[in-house]
Amino acid sequence: MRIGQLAQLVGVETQTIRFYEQQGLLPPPDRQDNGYRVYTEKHGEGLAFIRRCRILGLSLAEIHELQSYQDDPYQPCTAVNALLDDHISHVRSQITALQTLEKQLVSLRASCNDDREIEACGVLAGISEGNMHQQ
Amino acid sequence: MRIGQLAQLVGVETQTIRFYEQQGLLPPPDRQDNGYRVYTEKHGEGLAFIRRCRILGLSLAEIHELQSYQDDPYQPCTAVNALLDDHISHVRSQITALQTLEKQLVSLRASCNDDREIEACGVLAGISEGNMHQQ
DNA sequence: TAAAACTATAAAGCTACTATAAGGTCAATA
DNA sequence: TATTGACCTTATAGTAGCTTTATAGTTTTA
Repeated sequence: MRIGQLAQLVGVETQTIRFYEQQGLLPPPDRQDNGYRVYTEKHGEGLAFIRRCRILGLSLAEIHELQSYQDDPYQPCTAVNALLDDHISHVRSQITALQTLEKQLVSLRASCNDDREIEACGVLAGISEGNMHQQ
Repeated sequence: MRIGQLAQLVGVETQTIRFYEQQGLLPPPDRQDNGYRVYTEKHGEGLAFIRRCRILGLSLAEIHELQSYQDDPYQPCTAVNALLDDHISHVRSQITALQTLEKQLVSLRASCNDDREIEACGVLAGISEGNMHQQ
């Protein structure tokens, strides 16, 4: 399988595949005589794994960590679970931060309407005065 | 006021101030004979405005837009309100995306415990098999 | 006087790609 | 056969919003 086929199979751009190889997330494949990369099903599985991790919001460094665990199949998987727990708490703190932010934005927005001039704009005044009373 | 004092006043690093100047968000201040930047209170207010916008999650481009409105005080402020409305809906969609993600992560985490070996790890299996059933 | 603390510029690094440039390879067509 | 088009190669730059590093000049302090 050449790079374009693999890309289409997994739904990624070819540059992304080369990028993952360069970052050490995908093993360098064999090459044809003309230098073209030749991929196997294994590569397809590896690439799909990476993409699913990315969809779950894991960083490339975290994916690299998971891969290193996979290379050691008889170790306990506590580290994998810990990595996921960390990621979950990270996502949760992002959510609460954004919810706080949303409240601030909505209250700021409520301080103005469209019938004013810039000079009297409640939104701009609110930002300028800095009454954002955050924690 | 020199750059270090301004930085301490607003709670930013000096490089950040130079960066904002370079990006056209802060007007270039006067210079001493030795080349040192000299700031006024106006600069302090401008910098504080930028920081509050950043805390509200606005991009530098959006801040630039707000500044251009401020330079035109007798225009109606509909554009300001529209910018904020856009930003609010952006934040909201981020929140719902993260909430969906959290559910996926929690259910993935529930598929494993710490008493297994990597080989039997429910988390890794879950990612590999790709049963992430997202829309 | 010499070190510490401050300032200056320019350039690279960070994340996870995406885009662009310049070129080599291959199969099919005119 | 020449050439077109689709594919492949590498290398480099761009994205956002800074942060870090390098190198050097200036001011303050001990």
